[in-house]
Amino acid sequence: MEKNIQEAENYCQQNGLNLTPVRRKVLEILLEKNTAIGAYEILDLLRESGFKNQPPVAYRALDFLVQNGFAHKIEQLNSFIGCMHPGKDHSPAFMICRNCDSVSEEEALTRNFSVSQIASKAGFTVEKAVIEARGLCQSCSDLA
Amino acid sequence: MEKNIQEAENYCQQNGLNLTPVRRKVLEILLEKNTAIGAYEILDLLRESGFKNQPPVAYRALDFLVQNGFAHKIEQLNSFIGCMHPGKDHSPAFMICRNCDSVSEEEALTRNFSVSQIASKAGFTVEKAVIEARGLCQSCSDLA
DNA sequence: TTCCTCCATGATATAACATAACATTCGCGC
DNA sequence: GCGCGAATGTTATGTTATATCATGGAGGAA
Repeated sequence: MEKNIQEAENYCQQNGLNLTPVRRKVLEILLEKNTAIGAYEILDLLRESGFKNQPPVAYRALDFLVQNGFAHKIEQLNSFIGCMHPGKDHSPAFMICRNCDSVSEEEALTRNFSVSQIASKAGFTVEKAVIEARGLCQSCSDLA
Repeated sequence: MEKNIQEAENYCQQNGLNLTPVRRKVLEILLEKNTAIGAYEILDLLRESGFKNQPPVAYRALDFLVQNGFAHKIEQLNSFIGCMHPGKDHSPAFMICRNCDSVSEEEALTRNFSVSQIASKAGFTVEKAVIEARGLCQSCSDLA
């Protein structure tokens, strides 16, 4: 975990990114809990550590972390989780347990995988899958 | 579209479900727009048609529709879209265009598919994919 | 140095999304 | 008629997220 922070710091140095105190603290928070947590819970923890606690503080830090691959947003929970392999180009698939709220990040290879395959590899029983891609549709691509 | 409403009505009859006026109206709204719309926009449209317009009105109808496969929630947009093949057991994948906001529902077969395959079939260029499964993790299954 | 610019943060306010909780109505079987 | 359950009405509030403008601080150019 301390190791992850170190890696993040190195990665930022090498890429001209600024891992400021708030951003670093939010990353620590995310990695300590290893489950998904909401922005306002993060805000509380920030306050406990002496940071300012207005919503934008948390959201800005989270934006930075998500943007740069240090965290992911779990859309179904409106919450955030630290990334297990930052920097690397990857397409994550999350397994969210409805019973214990644990969230595990699996790698969804780009080609020929299925959610159920990923899940069964992780011993996870899927009840509902959300698959949403963002990008450009045919006609908007044509216009470009 | 009128056809879809008919089908919904039949399906409800056969399955002991109650497609009440509000629920029906919300389904109509969803099918007319064929893009994702938010609960509060639906609420406005309901008011225009003489329905009550407190939030619970829309959310309850949406719950019913989602629950019974007549609509889906698009998590990334906090909005809702009518389902193109209600009743049938299916696992949808949504392609959301960042330019024109169109949302298309594709079928994600349960086995051996990939988001990029589905996307390219639909002429869609994926920039970011969200894959989230809800269910039971290994240890919670073991306890059961 | 002085000034400018860029980036990050501080601070206030409000928007957007969603649900809790309790009251009321209505159809249906007894 | 009475009780019950399902749906709706109503009020209030909780939760998540962003817009906007002000402030501060590091680094470069004149």
